[in-house]
Amino acid sequence: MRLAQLSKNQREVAEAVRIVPLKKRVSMIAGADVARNGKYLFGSMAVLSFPELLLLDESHAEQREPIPYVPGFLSYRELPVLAKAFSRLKKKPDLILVDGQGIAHPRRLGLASHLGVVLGVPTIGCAKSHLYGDYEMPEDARGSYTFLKSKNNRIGLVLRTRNNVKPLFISPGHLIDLDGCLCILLSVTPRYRIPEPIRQAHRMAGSRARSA
DNA sequence: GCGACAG
DNA sequence: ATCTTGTCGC
Repeated sequence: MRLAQLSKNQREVAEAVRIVPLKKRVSMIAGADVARNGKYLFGSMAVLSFPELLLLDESHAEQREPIPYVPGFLSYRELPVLAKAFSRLKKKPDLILVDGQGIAHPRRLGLASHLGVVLGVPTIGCAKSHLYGDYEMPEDARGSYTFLKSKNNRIGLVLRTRNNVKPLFISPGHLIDLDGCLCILLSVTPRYRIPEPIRQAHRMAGSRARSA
């Protein structure tokens, strides 16, 4: 599979991405993450109540890695195992927090956006580092943020979730907008740098990958 | 040609 | 992503 072909596919799928205000009231938020062990990928989803953040459900899946990691094409590697994990959830979340970018992507189709379109569920991309877009570093205090921009458009946020700790790169995935992301993020990040739903999914995927 | 480059 | 103990700071 050539990257030029995948790029074309990304541009097509990206046309289905909808950046609009959240519709439903949110009562369940899932975190999604993938861990690796050799040639296998382990995907986990943790569903937490909102705003209480208590674990309500979890699901897991594993599969051989489709393609190696290539910056800009992460979804073709991690989306399959996450979609499989999602199908195994008993409780379907109102929103999914994904470890990666949303529309803050060269072709507006980061993992969170791609997963959102495929599942038809609202998603937010929560990346630990920068991939795409221009920005200024936000102040050091938790809650401080600046905008991620592309051609004079605001495509995401660079948000400090803890004092004096590297900021997160947040961008809408699908069926949500910037205000929605901002409204949700700090509430799901009460103690650590990483949003609680993603932290839990990260630990689940990691432990399963290690014991395989 | 050079630098940047989610996980 | 992953390899990994102690250590600095609130």
